[in-house]
Amino acid sequence: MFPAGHANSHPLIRKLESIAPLSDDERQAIVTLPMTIRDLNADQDIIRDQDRPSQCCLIIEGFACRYKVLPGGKRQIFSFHTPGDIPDLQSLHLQVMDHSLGTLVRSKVGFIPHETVQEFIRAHPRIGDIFWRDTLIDAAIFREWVANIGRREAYERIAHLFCELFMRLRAIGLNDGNSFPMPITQSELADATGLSTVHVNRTMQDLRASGLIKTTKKGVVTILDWEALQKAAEFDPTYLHLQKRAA
Amino acid sequence: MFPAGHANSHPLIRKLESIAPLSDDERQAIVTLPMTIRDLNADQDIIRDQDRPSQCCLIIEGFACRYKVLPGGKRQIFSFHTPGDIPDLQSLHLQVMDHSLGTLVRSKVGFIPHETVQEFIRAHPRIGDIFWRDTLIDAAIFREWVANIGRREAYERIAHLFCELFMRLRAIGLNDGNSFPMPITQSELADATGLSTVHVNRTMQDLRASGLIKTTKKGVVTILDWEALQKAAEFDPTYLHLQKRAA
DNA sequence: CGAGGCCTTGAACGTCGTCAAGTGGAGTGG
DNA sequence: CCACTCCACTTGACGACGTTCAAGGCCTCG
Repeated sequence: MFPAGHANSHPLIRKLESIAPLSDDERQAIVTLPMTIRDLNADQDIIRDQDRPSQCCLIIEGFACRYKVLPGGKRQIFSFHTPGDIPDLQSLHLQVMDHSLGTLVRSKVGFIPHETVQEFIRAHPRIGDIFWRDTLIDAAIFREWVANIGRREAYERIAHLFCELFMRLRAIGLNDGNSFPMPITQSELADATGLSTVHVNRTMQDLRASGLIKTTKKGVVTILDWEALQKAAEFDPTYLHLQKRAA
Repeated sequence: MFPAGHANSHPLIRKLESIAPLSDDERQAIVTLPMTIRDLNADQDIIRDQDRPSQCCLIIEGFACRYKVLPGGKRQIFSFHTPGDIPDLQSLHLQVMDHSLGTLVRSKVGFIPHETVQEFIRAHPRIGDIFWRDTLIDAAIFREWVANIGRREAYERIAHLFCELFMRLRAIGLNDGNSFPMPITQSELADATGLSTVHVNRTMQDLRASGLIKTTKKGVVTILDWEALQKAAEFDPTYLHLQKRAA
């Protein structure tokens, strides 16, 4: 889809450096972190609600999301995850999963036993802190989603999600100028924003008609007017707590 | 309002023991943790969006909430906090506040410098892990709120919030049978559930008419039919990750 | 060429928001 | 002790944003 980008950099390094600086030593440790790599198809569950995982998973390539299916059958997506993310880091400290994790597209995923992660943190306490920091940023993103779904209308709500994805993908170098990969169906978008598929469809048409974004067939979104999109979404990136990038 | 309950126990101890066991040693350390205690009136900000706090705050008595006011003037409440909570623990690792924290009623709050907390964690690494665990549970609660606001209707949504508050207050011993203090106005409830005040009002009337709950003037809620309330709310307490209480 | 996703469209309906007004209790001050 | 004010709660009417149901079009892939 997009060039894997800057091939000689480990996705976890790119991710962590987007939220905190790393030393050469720490980068070296990350590269040699042992993991079992697996290729997964689209729409496959990595972990399920109620599981008690004994390992963490690192997204190496692809896209994943956390979600839950409510008793009534409705689905809510909580977050989207990109290369470098460890979406189930929480399982280190919370035994039982309270939601599921699944792929959105064909993805490459690395599995690391909890024990290995614990040792790694003990050996590199600063990275342990960055892991904690990362889960805190996750929480900040959940809060922003609460506000987004609770207090913004469909148009602004979807615009906001686009802003967030763009900023996050750019932070790890997966953008291509103002374009970025977004292999997310409108039905998934609906489950993420608390809307119906039909309404997402109509709202996306509005966004396109306003000249804010453009979408191509293969799940690539281009932002045509970043200023206007941010304004429409009331987007303030503070909550992403991204590292200021060196000029 | 309610008896401070089991007076000889530190609120932080009660809280932490509701999510993980503590050793005598650790309990002792918590009791001697130095902090500056202050009494705050209702509706006072403890920390504000964009602040860069240098201390953490522990709720000792009272109720607080995290919230954000959106540019358009709408408000979203993200969580409610009760005695024993350290709602801004995240500020240890995230410099800038992306939301505010304020009291709901007259409260007693303890302030602890970041440096003191860091030392404390270094001296008692297991408590450091419990702190991390606590912030992960916060995140789980945010996720549940996303699902609640995104995929449940007003009736179930408010019922769910009642279930959550009851379980959490009971876990720290602040319930009185099926009654618990809930000094939250309907307007605050609206900001927490993404509804309008008017609609919260009508929905509460429905909940009362269905015989699920009862409210008394002074902010006390009584659950009349716990089974039915849970069912109406699709409430599953897994996400609170509470410690099983010894029989 | 057929099947299955995904996107799109139209129409009817419903939950919920907005506006506007009114009630009732708690605290204040004369 | 009685206005008076303030705030939380309540009610009614109306309209809007978004859902549901149902159907059709398009592209991809086997």
